[in-house]
Amino acid sequence: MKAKAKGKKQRPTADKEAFSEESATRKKELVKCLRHTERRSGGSKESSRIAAARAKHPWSSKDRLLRRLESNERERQRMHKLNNAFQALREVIPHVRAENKLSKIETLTLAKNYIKSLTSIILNMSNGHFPAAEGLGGSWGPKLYQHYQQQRGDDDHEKHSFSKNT
DNA sequence: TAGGCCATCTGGTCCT
DNA sequence: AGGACCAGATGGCCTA
Repeated sequence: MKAKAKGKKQRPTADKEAFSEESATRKKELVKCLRHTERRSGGSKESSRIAAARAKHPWSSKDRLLRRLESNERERQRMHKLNNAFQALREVIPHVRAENKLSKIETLTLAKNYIKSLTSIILNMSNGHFPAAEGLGGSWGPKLYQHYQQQRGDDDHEKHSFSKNT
């Protein structure tokens, strides 16, 4: 695998500092995506599908465009949140290449292995009795689940306070 | 230059 | 009805 140096595609994001520049860039993006749409709707099968979609939502082209842009923005935000979650995961799983960013697939694979390792360590320490590993039954299960939920709650709180601060 | 990884756009589907 | 989620397509950047 390779390390991703900086300078990746710097697409406009929800970054507030670059807001004025952003709208100009957005227009370029729009032109680009309209071309993209034209390309996509080139095939007859594709155009009939799009025609059906438009019949379902009979908005004016201006309205449609506006909704599309809003939808794109939401999708971008959603993907940013997903990427933040990946970053948070990278930070908690131990790995050797500290200076190089792990790819998403590497992150997921390492996380899975890490969880398995921790589980087996706990199993060893508890003489093979780890009810939670067999489901949420037994005495450990509810406690672990409670702890996990607590962690989730903390994460949510952090996330919200973060979005407020930014 | 090929291939991997990624961000973004887009339309469909599901959920609230 | 509208937003969230998803998967496919596309194109840019980077490394071997």
